[in-house]
Amino acid sequence: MAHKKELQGRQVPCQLCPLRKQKVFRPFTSEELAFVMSFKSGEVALKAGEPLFLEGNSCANLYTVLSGLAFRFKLLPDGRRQILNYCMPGDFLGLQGSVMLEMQHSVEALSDMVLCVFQREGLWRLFESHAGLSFDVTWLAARSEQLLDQQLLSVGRRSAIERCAHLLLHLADRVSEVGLSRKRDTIRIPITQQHIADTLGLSLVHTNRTLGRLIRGRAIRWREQEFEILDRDQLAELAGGDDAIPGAVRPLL
Amino acid sequence: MAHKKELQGRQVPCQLCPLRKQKVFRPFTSEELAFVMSFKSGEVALKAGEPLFLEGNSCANLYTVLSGLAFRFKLLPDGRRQILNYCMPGDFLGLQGSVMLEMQHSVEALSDMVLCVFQREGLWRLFESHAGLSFDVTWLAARSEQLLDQQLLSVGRRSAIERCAHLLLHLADRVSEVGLSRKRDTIRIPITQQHIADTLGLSLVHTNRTLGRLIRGRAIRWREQEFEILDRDQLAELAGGDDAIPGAVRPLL
DNA sequence: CGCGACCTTGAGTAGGCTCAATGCCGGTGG
DNA sequence: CCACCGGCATTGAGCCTACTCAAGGTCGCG
Repeated sequence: MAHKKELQGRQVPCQLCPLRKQKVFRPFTSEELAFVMSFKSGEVALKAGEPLFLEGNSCANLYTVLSGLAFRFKLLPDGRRQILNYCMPGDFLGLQGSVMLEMQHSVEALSDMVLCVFQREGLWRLFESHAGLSFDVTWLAARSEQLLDQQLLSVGRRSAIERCAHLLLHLADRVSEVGLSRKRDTIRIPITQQHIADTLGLSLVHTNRTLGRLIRGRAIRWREQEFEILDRDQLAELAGGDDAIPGAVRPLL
Repeated sequence: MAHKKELQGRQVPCQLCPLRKQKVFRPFTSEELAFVMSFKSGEVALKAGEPLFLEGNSCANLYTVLSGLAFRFKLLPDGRRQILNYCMPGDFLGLQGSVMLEMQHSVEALSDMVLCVFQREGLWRLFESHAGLSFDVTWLAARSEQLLDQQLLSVGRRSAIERCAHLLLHLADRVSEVGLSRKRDTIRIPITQQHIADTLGLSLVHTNRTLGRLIRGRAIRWREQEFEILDRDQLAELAGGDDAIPGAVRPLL
């Protein structure tokens, strides 16, 4: 792939992976770490805007996000786009492709990013030899299903302003979970209003006006491609409760 | 639970499970069957309209649908409802509850139904002793994520008539996969227009009018709580292509 | 016979869409 | 150094899809 820069070999030994220091990730035994090491086949670097994989392709790899952001989306034949979710450091990608015949969605980098690469065959070895890690993989799948459930509820049943409030809270929570913002509510992610619109099933113009309402209501601040949450309570009120899932200690492959 | 009728012991030995005869389900080895037998702790019968579990509760059980239909949904505090998906024979339910702290969604029977019950602890035994079955569980989770992706695309980016067309096709395909309809396109499921509306993020009235358009266009027929697909091509055209996922041979726990 | 569940239809409204134009900023090439 | 261009945010105007409120019809059941 011309656009993907393959970095040679293992760059970061898993034991030293900076992500593992974060308290959201459950500690691994050294035996588990050794296996993950052997499972990992290298790293990839991606520039903002580049695709990691595309709908319809088969994808032999699995990935863990080391740094940077991406989003997962689907397109309709005429080009309408629905963003399904955002991928943050620690997220495990490509399970669908390794388990099914072909990818049913695409993933594109939102910022420059680095990912760990695993071979599909390794996944089978993982299941054969490490019950705990297998369980972790399933756990991650179940969790991402929960997030999709929430998103579907939002898009199906919330009004525009409720959707915006809910999404912004959700993003702020996820970002701060993995330590990407020093203050919990100052979010610095390279997201455009078009992304928000495509996430929420709204038009760009209407998204802009709706964010405008939140800005004028002093609930958030928006300055080119990043935002800040000023009034968390107001947003939670609008969103109809804060549905962040607690007990968020999770595995990191 | 007053409303749930617990049937004693194992009613149907897994080897004789009528579902296994269907060609959509991958054949199990007798060793696997024996394990599933030992994993299964009994059956439950549910009457139409009864809940299987509710959001916020913890749920120690896993279920496989033996017969009947159900749907999975979430509610907003003010009562707005979003249906997330439909559960059909062979579907595996409750993974989220077994793997996370508590249920983030509810499930309600659409018709009378019978389900196999498994204990949450058994799942751990399964992962420890049967790599193949563990992989199957993950496979099922990945597949239901794909279905959610499709649904989210629909609700977020399709117009009312496109959503209806897509959903009806999808339901018809799933139902005929598990042999619930003799002709592929005559669907007999006890679904109301309110369910359709809540699945698609539309109001009841608008759903009714939209279905009316499809009926007048001779694409479908609707007679109280069941429907028939008359013109599959027209629906596929409206839906923007048939996105049924091929290679649908799947495991059955 | 009355009631409840579901489907249908009408009328008026509004939330969200499209089209279109403008402003801002950063990068790039002449 | 400046002109131009592309990406993003913003705003106005008009329209239409989908919503709400409301009423009526059918059917099955106690």
